[in-house]
Amino acid sequence: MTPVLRHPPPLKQPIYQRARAPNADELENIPWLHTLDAAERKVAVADLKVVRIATGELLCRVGRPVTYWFGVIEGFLKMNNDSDLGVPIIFTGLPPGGWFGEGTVIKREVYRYNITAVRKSVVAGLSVETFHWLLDRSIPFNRFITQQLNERLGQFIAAREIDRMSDADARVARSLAALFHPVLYPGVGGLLRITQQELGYLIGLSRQRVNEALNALQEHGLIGIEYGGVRVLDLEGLRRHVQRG
DNA sequence: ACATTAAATTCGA
DNA sequence: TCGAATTTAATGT
Repeated sequence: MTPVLRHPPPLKQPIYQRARAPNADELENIPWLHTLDAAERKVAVADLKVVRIATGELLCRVGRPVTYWFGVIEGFLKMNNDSDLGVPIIFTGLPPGGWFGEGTVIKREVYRYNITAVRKSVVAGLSVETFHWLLDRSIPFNRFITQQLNERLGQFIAAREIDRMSDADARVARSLAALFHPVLYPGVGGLLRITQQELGYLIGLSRQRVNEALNALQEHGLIGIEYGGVRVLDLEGLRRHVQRG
């Protein structure tokens, strides 16, 4: 039976044409902004652009020149680098508060990842010029970036470990812990808005198996399952959760 | 795969 | 603009 294809997505206005200035609420959700002094913040705010991204829409593609440093304000994005080889090599979720691409922005290279919205999201962008301007003068900003890079390194190492684990419950637990990482993703705060379907996609398990694993983790009192999301009750416990009882 | 339930959207005043 | 009705999405098994 030939699969029924969904309608092709309507031709979208390019993302940069849909960008607008951020509102106060959105600025609230940009963690590094609060570390800047008044003058720097003014420059940053003037440069920041915000755009709504529909589910499945591509924010940036491998190989395109870098124009912005991006951060998630709302929603959920995924990052992968599977453009030319069939298998995704790294596959990370980006919850609100997560900023990414600093590595490539610093080197003024081309993007090395595809970033797509797992559901409709609001994304902020800071231009490369302003990024470097801040990098050249603000120590708190540099501190944020350094921390970001360091944490990302830890994420990559953790991702390799998770990939090697055979126990599905443990994989789900560790992946949740990674998504909740408070330093890298300060915006999540207790409740992770992600469906079990999305988690399955992210972790590489069926939705059914994710559901089982989540229920097991709930039994252990590590998380609470909610409609359309997961509440993390014991982040340390999740991180340490290695095998089923 | 299917049944159940929550949320989002539509519609009529 | 309110809320009931309908549709869509998420969950649990």
